[in-house]
Amino acid sequence: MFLRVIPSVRMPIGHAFFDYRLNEGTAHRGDVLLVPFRNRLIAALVADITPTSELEDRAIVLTQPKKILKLSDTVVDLCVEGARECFVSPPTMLNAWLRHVPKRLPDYEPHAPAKDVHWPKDKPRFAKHYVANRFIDPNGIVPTVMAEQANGRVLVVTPRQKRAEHLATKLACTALHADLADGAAWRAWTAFASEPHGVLVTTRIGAWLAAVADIVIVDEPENDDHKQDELTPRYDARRLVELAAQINPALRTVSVGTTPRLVDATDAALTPELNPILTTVPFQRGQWSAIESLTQPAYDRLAEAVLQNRPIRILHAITGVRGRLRCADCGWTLDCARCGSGMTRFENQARCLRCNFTAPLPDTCAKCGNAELNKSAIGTQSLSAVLAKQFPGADIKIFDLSDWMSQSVTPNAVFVVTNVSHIGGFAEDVRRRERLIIAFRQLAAQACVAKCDLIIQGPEELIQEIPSWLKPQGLKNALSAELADRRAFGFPPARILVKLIVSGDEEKSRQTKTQLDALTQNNGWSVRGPFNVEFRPKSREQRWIFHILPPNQAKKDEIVQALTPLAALGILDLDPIAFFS
DNA sequence: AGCACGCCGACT
DNA sequence: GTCGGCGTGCTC
Repeated sequence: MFLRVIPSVRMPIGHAFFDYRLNEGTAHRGDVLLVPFRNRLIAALVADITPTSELEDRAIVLTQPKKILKLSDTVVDLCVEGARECFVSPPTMLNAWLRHVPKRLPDYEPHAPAKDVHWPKDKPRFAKHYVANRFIDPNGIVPTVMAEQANGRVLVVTPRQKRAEHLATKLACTALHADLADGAAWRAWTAFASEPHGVLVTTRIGAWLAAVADIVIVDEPENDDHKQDELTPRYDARRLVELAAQINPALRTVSVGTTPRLVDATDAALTPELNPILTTVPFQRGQWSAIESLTQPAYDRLAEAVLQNRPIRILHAITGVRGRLRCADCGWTLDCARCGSGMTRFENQARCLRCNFTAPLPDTCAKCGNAELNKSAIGTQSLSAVLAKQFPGADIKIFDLSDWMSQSVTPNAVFVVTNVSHIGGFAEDVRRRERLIIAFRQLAAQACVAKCDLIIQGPEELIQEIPSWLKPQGLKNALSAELADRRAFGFPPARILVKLIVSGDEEKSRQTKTQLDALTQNNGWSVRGPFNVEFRPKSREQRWIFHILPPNQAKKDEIVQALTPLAALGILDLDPIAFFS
């Protein structure tokens, strides 16, 4: 008999299964074996067992192949289906999942028993919990895991490494993420797959383990973090979980979030009202204090907090000493020699925050020779120094956006946001508003839990609107308006949009355009682009983005089928989260 | 003869 | 996608 396997190896799309003749020994669908492939032994997932093979003459004979894992049918199906939607070959998908198989395997025999789990009848198969605190609210992750442990294997999928570590500590279980050493990672997930009960917290790299789990809890990040952008296969962790649930009808999923996705704008009615202690301060003439970037009302609250010995936290989205190096006289700015974007001033150097290139600080303006290059917004470093001088000994910390991502809010702090319009990030695309809403709600949710005073500064129009985002109806209005906007401009999630990334020069982009036009003529499909990807390091090849728009009524399946031949042109992304870069 | 390089096709 | 085989052409 023959084993039809998916080898764990990177391979172009179009290849899927390889046949081996099983001479001696047994194997089952879902087993992972070591098989000879080229001149090496590699892991391979048994996808089928057949009496005959079309490639009989080429099939290598296996005698008692070494079995290293016993996984489930669902793993096989998820691998094939996931690969299809990501426009990669199943071997490439499997290789991304298994990563490196350790040379010395653990001495226990990993075994994912086929279980006939019937989920509790009093619980829905797909639950969504909207909560202020995604960890500890009664419907949050920790209580949900505690309640579900008895029902089988519980997989928690969470966006960031730090979060995974933190959650794993709280739950007294293991965290799986990319920084775990190969051996440790292998032990972590095989141990999870081997026991009928247990909890594993994972970042997106372990999302495929939904195929061996009984309950998956998705920590909804409410931004793009479940999706990687640079690597292939570029899969969305949430989509893998969804697929696994389609394939395995015994799988239950629980999503825990604070803000609904745009497509679920009506769910806003189910969100809890967030009631932080909130003071809003619009930017107005004559309102500024002696400290750059702080209004007088905010400054007064800080001074008061210092007297009360309260911790002070400031979210200021501009990194470094100054946001830019800009000449006070002529407006010249120092631009990155490698990628062309403006450079940020740090203590002893200038650094490009886009490509991380550094340069020495210039003494004078390259254009007019003036020595004052400080005509731009103050950065966290100098703001920090100014405040330390003003309030010596006070507990003051300043965060930029990336600091804030990895911090939890200090209890009882007075928390100031210097400009709320910056907290969603600086990406200039259609997602700006959505990201701002999400970021503001996260901050408000954290402030509720930590009993902080929030002081939010910003442009007047925005300042008037933001409190409404904390209430179900206001949030629903904001998300619905955002969705309507996307509909008007033909952007996701209102419309399916597929991204194609092509590397090469302008000539290559023109050729690709011609090919795409030929394929999309008169059949309801359309193409936008090419859009040049700006700010690439000079050492790297140019990239071009195409937007491919299927007809409105097209089904996902038809779309995948129609696009598969295009996979040869570049990297296809079915669910892009960033539309241009 | 020995070796570096690049292209092409197979991988079961 | 990646590796190895093979042809080419240069050097000792």
